Amino acid sequence: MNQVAHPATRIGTVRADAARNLEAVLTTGARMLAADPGASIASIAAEAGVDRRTVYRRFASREDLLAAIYEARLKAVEDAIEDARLREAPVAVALHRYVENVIGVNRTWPVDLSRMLADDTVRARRDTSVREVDAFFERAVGEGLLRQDLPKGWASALLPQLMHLVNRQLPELTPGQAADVVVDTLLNGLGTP
Amino acid sequence: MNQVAHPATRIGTVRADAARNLEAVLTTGARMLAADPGASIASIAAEAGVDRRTVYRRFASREDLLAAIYEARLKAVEDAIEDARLREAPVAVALHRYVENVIGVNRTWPVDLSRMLADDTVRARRDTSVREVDAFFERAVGEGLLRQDLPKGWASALLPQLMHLVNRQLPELTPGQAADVVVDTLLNGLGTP
DNA sequence: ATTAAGTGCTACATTGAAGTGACAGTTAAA
DNA sequence: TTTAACTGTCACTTCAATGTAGCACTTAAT
Repeated sequence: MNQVAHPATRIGTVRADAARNLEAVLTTGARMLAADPGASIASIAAEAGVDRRTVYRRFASREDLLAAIYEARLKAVEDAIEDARLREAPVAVALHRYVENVIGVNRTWPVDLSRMLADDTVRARRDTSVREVDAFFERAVGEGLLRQDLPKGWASALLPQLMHLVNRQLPELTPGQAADVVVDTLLNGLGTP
Repeated sequence: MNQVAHPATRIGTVRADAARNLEAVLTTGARMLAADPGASIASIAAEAGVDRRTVYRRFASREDLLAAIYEARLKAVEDAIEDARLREAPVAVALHRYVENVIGVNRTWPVDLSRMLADDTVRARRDTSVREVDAFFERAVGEGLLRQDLPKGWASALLPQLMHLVNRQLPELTPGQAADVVVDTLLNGLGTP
């Protein structure tokens, strides 16, 4: 793992593409930080096939790299919400589409936002997304899709866990199939009818 | 937070009880490490009202402290399983009792075991508990409590998440009430019947 | 061919946490 | 009262990770 790179190895991979390197650092960083929040810049850089120094050329500090990763996830979630049309589409349709979208987001950006809530801008954007989903759940209750005798916040707390769990437990499923499992579990549970 | 302790402050709290200090370090450590796996020994000691040096007198290293905490959780889970009589009691009864017990365990020892699976002894004990619960789920399917068209490992992966979630989301519930919510969600989901 | 952008590599300073040692003071038990 | 068990405090050492500097090299664009 910490083996010294052969001098000739780098030739050919150098400057493959600056943009590709940037993306590799971000996605690899997201994956490694999700597995171990204390992962070092050096280990992330190595895993991304990039020198540690290169990371510091793009990001002023570790904090900056984390911010960029969280930003990427935040944006992806916002896109997922918008695409699902949570306010207009039929609740059953919107739910499935939202779940499928976020499952995809979780595969590329599995990082946990909760550790980044110190930043006010991040918190505000995150709260906006949360409110959007909460409003959708209210509509789902109103239209009879969800029970109304649920503890406050229970549904909106459970769903993210299910979406995270399905990626960890059933990674071989397509996002669509994974969404089937999540929605079925959310609505019907695992008990016999 | 890092304020210098007043000389007179320690008088009266010193040597209240060695055993109490030990327990405080363990439970406080469990709580803080669950919130932030990178929490320093110094911060844990401070939160537990104990000097950093005292921690090192009980535990040879940080690794040792973690091992003690994981050991405590492991033991508590094993007790929870035994108390629930997963092999003999009626499935519905055993499930509820197991859930209620583990919810209690999670409140005192919320640490995530998955980061400690390097140790072979820990892994073996943990696997034994997991197998016990898996066997129970098979029995539950056989007796018609759970559906049989579920993805492999889905139920046994979902239940721990639910038990963890209910503690984070509904901490004001008693363990019994929390177990009601978890079991109901597991079996029936959140959709209208 | 020349220039600009980007990268790898070696080396260095800084910082925070881990871990140890030694000493003084307190409390409970003898 | 004396002793043994703990604890707090100050003072280190060690180490890993962060963050910087400078140089040589490669590639794409002009």
